[in-house]
Amino acid sequence: MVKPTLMDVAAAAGVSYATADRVLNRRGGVAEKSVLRVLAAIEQLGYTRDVTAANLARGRSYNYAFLIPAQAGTFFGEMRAAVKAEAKARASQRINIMIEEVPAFNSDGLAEVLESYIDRDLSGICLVAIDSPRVRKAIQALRAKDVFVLTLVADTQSDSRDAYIGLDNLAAGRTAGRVLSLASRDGGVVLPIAGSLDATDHALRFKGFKQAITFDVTVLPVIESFDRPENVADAVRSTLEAHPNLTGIYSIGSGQNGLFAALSEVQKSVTYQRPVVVLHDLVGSVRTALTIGLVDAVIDQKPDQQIARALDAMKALSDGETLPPDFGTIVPSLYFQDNMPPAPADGPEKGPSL
Amino acid sequence: MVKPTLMDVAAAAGVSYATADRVLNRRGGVAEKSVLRVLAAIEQLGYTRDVTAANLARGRSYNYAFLIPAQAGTFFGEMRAAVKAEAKARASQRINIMIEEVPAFNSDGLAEVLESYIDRDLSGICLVAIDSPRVRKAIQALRAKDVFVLTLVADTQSDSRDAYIGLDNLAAGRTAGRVLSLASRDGGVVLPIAGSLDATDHALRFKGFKQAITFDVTVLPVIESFDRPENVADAVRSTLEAHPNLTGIYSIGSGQNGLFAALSEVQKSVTYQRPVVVLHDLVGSVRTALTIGLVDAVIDQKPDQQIARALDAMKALSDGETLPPDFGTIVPSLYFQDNMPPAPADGPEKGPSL
DNA sequence: CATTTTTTGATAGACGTCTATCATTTTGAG
DNA sequence: CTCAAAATGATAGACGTCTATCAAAAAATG
Repeated sequence: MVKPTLMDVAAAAGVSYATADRVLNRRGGVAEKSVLRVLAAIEQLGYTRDVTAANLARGRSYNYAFLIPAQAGTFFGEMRAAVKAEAKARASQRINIMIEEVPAFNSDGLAEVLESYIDRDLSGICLVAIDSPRVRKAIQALRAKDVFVLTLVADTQSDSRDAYIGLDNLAAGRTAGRVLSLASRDGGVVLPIAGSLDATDHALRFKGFKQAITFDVTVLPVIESFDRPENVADAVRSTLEAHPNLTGIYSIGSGQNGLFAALSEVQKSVTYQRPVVVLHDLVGSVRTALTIGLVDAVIDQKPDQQIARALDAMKALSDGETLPPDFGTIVPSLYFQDNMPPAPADGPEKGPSL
Repeated sequence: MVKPTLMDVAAAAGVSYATADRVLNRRGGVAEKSVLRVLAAIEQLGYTRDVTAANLARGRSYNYAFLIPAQAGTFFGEMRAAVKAEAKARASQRINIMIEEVPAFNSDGLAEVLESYIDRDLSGICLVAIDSPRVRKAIQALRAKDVFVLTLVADTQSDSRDAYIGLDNLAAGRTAGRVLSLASRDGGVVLPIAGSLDATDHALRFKGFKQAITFDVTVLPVIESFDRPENVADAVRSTLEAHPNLTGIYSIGSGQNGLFAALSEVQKSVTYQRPVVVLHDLVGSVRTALTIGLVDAVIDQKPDQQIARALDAMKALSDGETLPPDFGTIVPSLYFQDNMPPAPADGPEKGPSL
């Protein structure tokens, strides 16, 4: 009942360990019939290689790097924390993870860091892509050196990386639309605020949003805030003035502080019911706003899950597996005050025990 | 830059490998000052034990068992599939997982299976608890043999098992209440249907539901269906007759087919807007109902995540770690048509390659 | 049949750790 | 200082696999 070893396989196949090993590791120079017998034995015994022992013998360890934009207090902050947590958790399994801060919104800065990684002994690298010729070239150079390249959150051209892990933005937008439609069942007016529709993620969210809006709900023209809090606040204020009957707001991008400011003004004057507010990413201030009921629903892209998924993907690729088609698709989560996950804490402590 | 080994630690501490080992594994018989030097070296080098090598040397493997109720086509079916998937994925890491079917709703049947596991060499066992003296006794017997016992989905007394992994039912109910409140903003009438309020999970969901309902929404008396489809169908039909203005239905338990039957009748007669329907567990027929728009929102308890969590918990316990307080709490997920996760498929194939 | 080529067997040393044993050194008590 | 007790060092064999090497056997070639 114990797990069979390659020795057992060899014995069952009636060959030597060496031959079984040659088959398993495709070293060649084995007669057809022996190959078959070994494979049959593997099949019959249900043998699976003990990967940990194999890695030990090979002296192999997995080195991965994560390039996370330096942008404090945002979604990327959570992401960094998640990477750190995973790094700690997997340290004892021969998985080494490096975290590097890269300047935000700066393709040359990103490219520079990428280029600096070309000669480190890496198995995989994970980055939030900013498309530019230089970045693309750096990625190609890495892949040419057998480094797996995954994009996270933001993608490049799909043929220039090995996988993309990121939110299904269309689904996210549709979810937002669904919530606001439900909340405006007898007709209503809703306001979408995006950062910029030139950003593909925002554009996709907006598209999904419109898809899910039911016919009797009016969607006001989308406002582009360029993620500046003042712009968001102004937009909300002036819209509320023009449409006192506003039933919903969908904040597609960032600049949430402006949103909160404008909303708390409304909350004080109780003359009308405040619109239902849906926004993105359950981070710091958003969490607070949801808790105190300043906003109603948050669509989250689960940074921790994305990191875990990315690592699983890189490990699988390193082990020569292929990823299922939509492995990287992150389904948006919808959180109310009521089903908010606990704020991320540090993982379980462990001493150097047993 | 390579990962330090215990040899390196010993060298840095100026002691022999044997002494370093004695400290690391708490074998005793080491002078205080040596202990300190070794610990300092561990700290300074950032040494972490290579657990895989340690397990290899110890000949240790983790044997876990999952007892899943035999109930085809339900939530537990998904759960079984998830266990199978995890079993495959972790087979190469010295983790062996056995799945056993146990009769549903049968405490003696469960106890019998538990008793039969007393002499197998297990590190942990995971079960959907049905409380009974015999079951409790069997659990105690297992724990006395250093088997970790986790309850899944349904709990026993909290002091008689090592951890409970399960849905936060109160949060689930609140989430449902929130959705129906949102959808009934200008007042409305909602109907809760439970299986039985004697079941703690249903009672908790109902409690949370009432908490989250806003003041201007009327909650009809809860109907207990005992999870029989006919009862559910009858309840829905008669309530719709009595309250043509019904705005929402919350189906707390099972018997969903009756719900679907009654709803599709309503859908045909388009005289009024059908109530918003919230129910539990994204399985088979529920998935279909959500896709075609027969129901609006599904609260899911993520069986796959529960299994993964349970395994992580058992592994952590086996490794002598302690679990953070609410490690087992599963936050309910809310799915609309728009953010439904893909149906569970089989994991990535891998040959006996490299 | 002799010779080359292909296939197989046997085995050693490594990977990082565990466990155990035995010898040696250091320490503390009397 | 003596002697026992405590602490330390050195080392070997194991875990399951990888890689490499050398010799032996089997098969194919002429």
